[in-house]
Amino acid sequence: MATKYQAPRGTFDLLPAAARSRAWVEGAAAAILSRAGYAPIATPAFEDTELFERGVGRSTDIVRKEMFSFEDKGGRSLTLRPEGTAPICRAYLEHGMQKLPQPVKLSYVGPFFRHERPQAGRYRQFHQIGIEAIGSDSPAADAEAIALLAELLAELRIPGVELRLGSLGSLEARRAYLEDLKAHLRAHEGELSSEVRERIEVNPLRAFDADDEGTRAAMASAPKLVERLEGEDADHFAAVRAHLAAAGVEYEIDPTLVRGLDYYTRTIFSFVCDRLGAQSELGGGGRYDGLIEQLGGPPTAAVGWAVGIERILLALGDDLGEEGGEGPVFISFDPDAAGLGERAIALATQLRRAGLAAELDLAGRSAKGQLKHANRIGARLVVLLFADQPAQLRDMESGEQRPVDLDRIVAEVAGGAA
RNA sequence: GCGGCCAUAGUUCAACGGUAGAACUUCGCGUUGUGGUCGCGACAAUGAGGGUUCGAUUCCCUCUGGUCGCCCCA
Repeated sequence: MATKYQAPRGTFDLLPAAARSRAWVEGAAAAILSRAGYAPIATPAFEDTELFERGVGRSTDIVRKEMFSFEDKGGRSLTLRPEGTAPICRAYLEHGMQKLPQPVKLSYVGPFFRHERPQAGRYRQFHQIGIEAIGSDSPAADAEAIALLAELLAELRIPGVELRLGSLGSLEARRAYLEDLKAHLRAHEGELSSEVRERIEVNPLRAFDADDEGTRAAMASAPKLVERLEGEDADHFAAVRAHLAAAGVEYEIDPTLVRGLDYYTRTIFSFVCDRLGAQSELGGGGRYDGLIEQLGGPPTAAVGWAVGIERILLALGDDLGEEGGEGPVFISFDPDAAGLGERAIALATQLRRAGLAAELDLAGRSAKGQLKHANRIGARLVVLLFADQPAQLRDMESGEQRPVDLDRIVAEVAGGAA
């Protein structure tokens, strides 16, 4: 703690044990997503600030107060990406992906940045796994995306997960609804909490999330979007639900579900978990049929989601699927004998080329210290090199030891026992 | 961004306002190239800066960081 430098607020070092858990989560995701045809994509860690202002929405908390923005030497305003969808849509347009067979199915994993007050499960640099299916308005695309996230969370055996589903309708329907909702809020202004009152114009949907009694009472009689869906929006939502049922995904309709980003239309969903402390969402997403157009592209329907890796790990707690793996072969040598250190590294290299885990002393330890170290790192076998005697192969579990022919070392060691 | 709680070796914990201790880890030793158990030894800390006091790990303030709740969301 006496160190002068610390990882910046809200960031953390990924130490080996945690890195292993993370690799396991990412590996599970990669397998599931690639089987469904989602190909990996990576975009820069920062983008034009305007991409997020236009894409995410100026009225959102993310854009209003959570972005890490800075100016480069040319005077351009850049921002560390707070989310992944707008950048991928930008890449979709920039690389003319509308000429590819649609929908273009992409997956990503990487760091994102939001200037928030850190808490368990909430960081300033956090990591997400996500997918986007761009170029289809089919309800099957919504259902597939949701089913894949459900599949991932199930595969990781995360306890206490629930899926909340809702629909915002089309942009037009939503706009009309928002006017009605604002009217309702204004009519009940006296009962609302000050925060909600202040946000009537900015983000009236937020009022559904409020905790205070006055607001809740006022919201009980408020018009609800899912109940007003009509025409194609209603048909689309019904079809998504039918597809989800067919895929065996369980969910609960949440008429008050809202999302913090402005680009969502129609289907929205959220996977929540009761093990996240002050946080509740593991991951979520929805359809964003207007975003690409908003960014200057042709009208393009799309759907996607993101899930927080730290949230997954938090929900999993200590119940991680740890794997032991086989211990390495350790090459020990008499540190006082000339040339043995070189032979040891040559031997280790040879074993590694043969695909075997092999280590040797890098700390100038005594012969005794080397054995001790071999034991500590869980070595399964130790090769002992001497200046004037044949090499020995020691089985660390049984303690048995016998001379070994170094010309046949790979075969001897690959066999397992000494 | 708002409120509460917290901050001592690498880690987990001690110490009435009066000499900062321990356990685990790491490194070394227990002689004659050989691990685990055991014994001995060494390294190693009051997050930073102010204030009160003869004296502050302990009380007060600011900052930094963590954490819980709010907010927000992944």
